[in-house]
Amino acid sequence: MQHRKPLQLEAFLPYRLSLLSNAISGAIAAVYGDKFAISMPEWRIMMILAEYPDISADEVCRRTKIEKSMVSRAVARLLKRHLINRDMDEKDRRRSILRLSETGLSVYDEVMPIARDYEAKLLSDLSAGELETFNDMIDRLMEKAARIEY
Amino acid sequence: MQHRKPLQLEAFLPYRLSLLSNAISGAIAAVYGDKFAISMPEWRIMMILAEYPDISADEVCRRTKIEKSMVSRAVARLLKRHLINRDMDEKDRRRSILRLSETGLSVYDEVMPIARDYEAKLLSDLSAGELETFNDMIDRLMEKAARIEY
DNA sequence: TAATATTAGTTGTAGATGCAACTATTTATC
DNA sequence: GATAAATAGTTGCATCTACAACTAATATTA
Repeated sequence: MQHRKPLQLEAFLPYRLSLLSNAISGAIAAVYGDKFAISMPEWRIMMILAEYPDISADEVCRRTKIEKSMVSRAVARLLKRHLINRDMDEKDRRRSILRLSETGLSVYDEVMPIARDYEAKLLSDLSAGELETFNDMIDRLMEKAARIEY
Repeated sequence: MQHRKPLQLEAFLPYRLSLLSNAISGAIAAVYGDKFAISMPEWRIMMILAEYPDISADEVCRRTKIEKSMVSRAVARLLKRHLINRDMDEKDRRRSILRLSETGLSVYDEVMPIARDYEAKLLSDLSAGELETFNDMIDRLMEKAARIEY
């Protein structure tokens, strides 16, 4: 029998979340992508380094959840464009110490307000309470998703 | 001045949604990926064809929001594995008519309950009202995201 | 009905992505 | 302290992805 009915794709939470996530991330990526030719992983690394200067690539991985080979290549690109600086840890010579360069900071300071503004516009129709509820549900679903085993 | 503070990556909605979406989609993708070596776009196409048999590749694009070259290649793979059938529209010979094959349906009928079950488990801690609120917010954010211009 | 535009689908290609293997260094164990 | 295990980071590679150019068929316009 063809034509399965319930749980259509359009009502399927994973699909809905994927669409929303892509729409939002894509809109912001268009800003830094068009203006500065920065990719999404590159931008996330810059955000983390703005918040936590002088951390290692490994800690960038942990904080961004970006896979280490991607971080390695993104760091290489950011270095080549002088958007970040890298020192080596004296005490552990495997370990790098990354931070935004002056240029990187200025790029960050130009892009970030736009990202912030986008987020603010996006959320402008939600009341403070609704936003809190929404964030809370995201946290709970994240927790739950991490626990479900198959 | 290094160390920018507010709106850390971890609190940034696009990032949070992206993590949640990847966690959920990834968990389900692991099911059909491991069991049947089906990719995410392939699975989404199968879901749409289960719901709407005998639609064209173009309509698959519209309904899944998957880019047409991906649909084309995914359809080719699904055809080669006999998971779907394709006829050509008599009235418009550019147009294909796609539907799940018997095998495709049986795969769908095996995977779908697991996906459903996963979704149910994921949402089991939310009350009916909370779920409705959550879905409503996703809809509103989708709408809003589509309207914001830059 | 001839010329043009639009639409459906395919294919070329460059770049992104993620796993696994690798090197170099440090830590743990005997 | 020598050997084994673990860790940080890089690189090879196969696959995925998306844009754009392309082919073929249909629709539109004159």
